[in-house]
Amino acid sequence: MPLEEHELGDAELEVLVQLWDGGSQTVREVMNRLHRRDRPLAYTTVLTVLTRLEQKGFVVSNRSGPAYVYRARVSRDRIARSRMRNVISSLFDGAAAPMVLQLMKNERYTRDELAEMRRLIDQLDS
Amino acid sequence: MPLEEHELGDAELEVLVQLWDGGSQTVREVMNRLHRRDRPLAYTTVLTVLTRLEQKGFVVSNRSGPAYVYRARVSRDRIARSRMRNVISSLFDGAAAPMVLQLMKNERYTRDELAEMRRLIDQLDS
DNA sequence: GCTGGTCTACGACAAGAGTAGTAGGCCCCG
DNA sequence: CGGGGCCTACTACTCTTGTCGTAGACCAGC
Repeated sequence: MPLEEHELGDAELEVLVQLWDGGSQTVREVMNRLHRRDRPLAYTTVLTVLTRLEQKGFVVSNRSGPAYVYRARVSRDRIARSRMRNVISSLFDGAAAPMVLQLMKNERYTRDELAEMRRLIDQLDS
Repeated sequence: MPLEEHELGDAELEVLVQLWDGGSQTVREVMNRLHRRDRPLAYTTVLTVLTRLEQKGFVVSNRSGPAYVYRARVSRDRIARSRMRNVISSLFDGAAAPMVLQLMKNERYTRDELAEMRRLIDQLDS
């Protein structure tokens, strides 16, 4: 986890996502993934972002062969949770339920997804 | 709605929240509300933030009496939705359901809240 | 009519984040 | 052995955002 209270910028998060999705990678591999996702960034830009992520404690690197390999040090769930909490506290007065409700109303779900939610609710209810 | 694709910073959102919660207000009133919420900001800071919010199209002002009165021009729901979508697309691959599920797992809910969710799900299911 | 308080307009400044160029080291291939 | 690539370290520049200070206009009361 990040030692200090550092924030993640949008570009930083995008890079982090590549590490979650593709596992440990070198700068070049991350860059290639981003290119494939229509996000062309210069090699050095990716390097800079990864360096900053490491300074902030979100990733670690270790030299292996010719280049450093970077690995995420925080889980996607953790970041997701913190982002959601942020929305809850800034826009829903700290109450999670209203956010869930609005989220259910605003977006579309398949029957299966609804069924899964129902199942989870039943489980939480006991 | 914001004409261009402008973003809202944290401080800007906090100010906007005061307008949603307290209705149209002058700079001083917004400042006072923030002070009461343990968020002491200089008068001119609040003024600056409101000015920027107006430039971005999130609020409008009209002179009434000695000072300008500011009014929110976007709804809280709209901003909330956009924030949630942002989390969905950056962290949940664009799928809302997983976010709902994680949100249900991560936070705690009262029986009543769970019941309300169930009701909404039933309604969405038809 | 001067003084004090209030209001807005501007200017400022630091920090953070996005993006990238350059320099210098290392290694492999021809 | 010399050239071309690839890698990292630095430096840099711009924008946005958070936070204020100062200056000048206005008004109300002493």
